[in-house]
Parts: sequence; C-alpha cells; structure tokens
Amino acid sequence: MEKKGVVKRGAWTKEEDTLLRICIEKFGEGKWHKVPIRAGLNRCRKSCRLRWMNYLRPNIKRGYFTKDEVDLIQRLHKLLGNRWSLIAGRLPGRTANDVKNFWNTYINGKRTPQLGLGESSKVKTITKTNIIRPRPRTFSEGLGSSKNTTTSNVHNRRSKSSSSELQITRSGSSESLKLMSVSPSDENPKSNNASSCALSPEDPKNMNQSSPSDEKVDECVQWWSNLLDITENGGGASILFSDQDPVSMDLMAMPEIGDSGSDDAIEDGMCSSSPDDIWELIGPYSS
DNA sequence: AACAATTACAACCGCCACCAG
DNA sequence: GCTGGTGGCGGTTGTAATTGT
Repeated sequence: MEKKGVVKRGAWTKEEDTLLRICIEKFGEGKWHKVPIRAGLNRCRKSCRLRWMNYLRPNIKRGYFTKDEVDLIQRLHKLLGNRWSLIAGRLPGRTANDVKNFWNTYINGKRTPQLGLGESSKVKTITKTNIIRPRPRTFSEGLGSSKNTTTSNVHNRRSKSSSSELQITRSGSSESLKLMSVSPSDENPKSNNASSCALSPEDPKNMNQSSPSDEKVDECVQWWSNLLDITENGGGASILFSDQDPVSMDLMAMPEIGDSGSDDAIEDGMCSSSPDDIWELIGPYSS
C-alpha cells in the first residue's frame, strides 16, 4: 500500500513524463516499485505504471475509435464481459483504460460514438479487401513459463491474459474459432508492446508452421477480418480450446458453449458450437 | 460574456493473484 | 501453510475542455 500524503498525486507534468520515459527506456518495463526511485519521481509505483501503460508507452493509439474497433469491442464485450484488458489486448494500440472509458461513455451511456474516418483519425481502417485467409494453428507447447510472461498460471487470474489470441478460421463449410498466442498489435510489428504479448507471430518458435517472410501479413488484420467475416456470414463453427489460455478457460466456463459441447469434447480441447451459438456469442453488429 | 451542463479521459482506489521467503 | 511485496485489473472519481443557454 502506498503512503498516502507523501507521494505526489494528480495530473502528470511534462517533466515527470520525461523522467518516467527515460527511466523505462533505460531500465525497461517492470520492477515498478523501483521506478519512482530510479526516475526520481515522487509518485507511487502504481501511478508510474499507469502513466506508462496508458499514456507514455510507444504505439498507443489515440483518437476516435473506428467502426471496426467499436464493432469488435461490442462483440468481445459480449464474449468476455468487462474484462477490458482482454478486450484491449485485441485492439492494437488501445489500452484497457481507453476501452473502458469508451464503453462507459458511449455504450453504457448510449451515446453515439465518434468514429474515426480516413486520414484525419490517424487510425487504420480495415476493409474487406484486407482479408487474408488465416491458416489454422493450434495453441500448444512453447508457452512462456517465467513469472513475467503472460501465459502460465493464469487460469483464474484476471490479468496476464492478453497474450492469448482468438482466431476464426474457415475450412470449407466449417469454421473454427481458435484461441492462440499471438499478438494482434501489428500496427507496428517492431513495437515493444511486450506487455500484451508473450508470444509473437513474428517469432517462428511460436508458430506450429513456418511462414514465409512475404506472408508476414498483419495478423491483426487477419484476425479482425475473420472475426468480422464470421459474424457477418455465420455458418457452422467449432471452437478449439486450450487449457492454458485464460480466455479459453473463460469460454469453457461459459454455459453457452459448455452446454453445446460435451464434456469429452472440452477435455479434448475442442467442442462444437452451432452457428446460432457462435452468433449468440459474438453477435451481429447492429449500428 | 458569464454561467451551467455535459463530455472525455486521466488518474486514483481497492482488490485479487502470484511469488518468494 | 502463512505472510509481505508486487503486478495488474476493473470500478470509480476528478477535472479540464467543450458545448449550450
């Protein structure tokens, strides 16, 4: 617990931002209890972390949410509830605080969101022409095991789960919705958005199949596009689960899915879900 | 111009889970 | 197994900026 009345509170100054940024660049993220001392800031660890995570971190996307982002937020919220970090982990450049604020302002508040349009919004708009059919992958071995990775021991942990990825693939007439460990934050593939991903699609170790360099397409775009695709088109689907992925566990715990699949199927890491189930889970977008 | 109401979002707070000792 | 330290989360509040009257 921080010592109230000792540390500075309130809005951050530019000087404080600079000190914090320099500190993080020098020592890296983490060890937040040491950050105030290292940076020479009279702030508590939580305040430093929050400032970095929500404001100073590179590749933070600001400005209006695009329609696609709003769409995805609505779907993921339906799927995950108020688990903003999970939702934000699937929105490149957006923070949990951003998503939470947006939701509370526009969705709960029933206001009309201001959507980013074109260049002025500085937000990439994903169109159907960007769709690249993803290859199925499995969520299996190779998950991080250290304390600070985002994959282990996360069954019931609310946090540390943004590394998991939900991917919908289609094969013939059937579709599968996979949970995998990739980073959706590919607006800038070189970004050090490490807090949201322990595994990266750029890392061959993390992929069960090789990927030619010219096929290093934007995984985020793939995922987005296919999520939009499935929700627009419906169709039969199966859901693959991983017992190491928190979202998988959450989904397995959801009666909508659990009821539609047998226990054996769940134990096998896969259960079938009817088109209506998927539609119910992800939901059609209604603007 | 002045004031009130509303909006947007940064920041704080309390809580929980994990880990090391 | 217990405890303290830590990281991280969601809920809530505070407040500057904007809009309306």
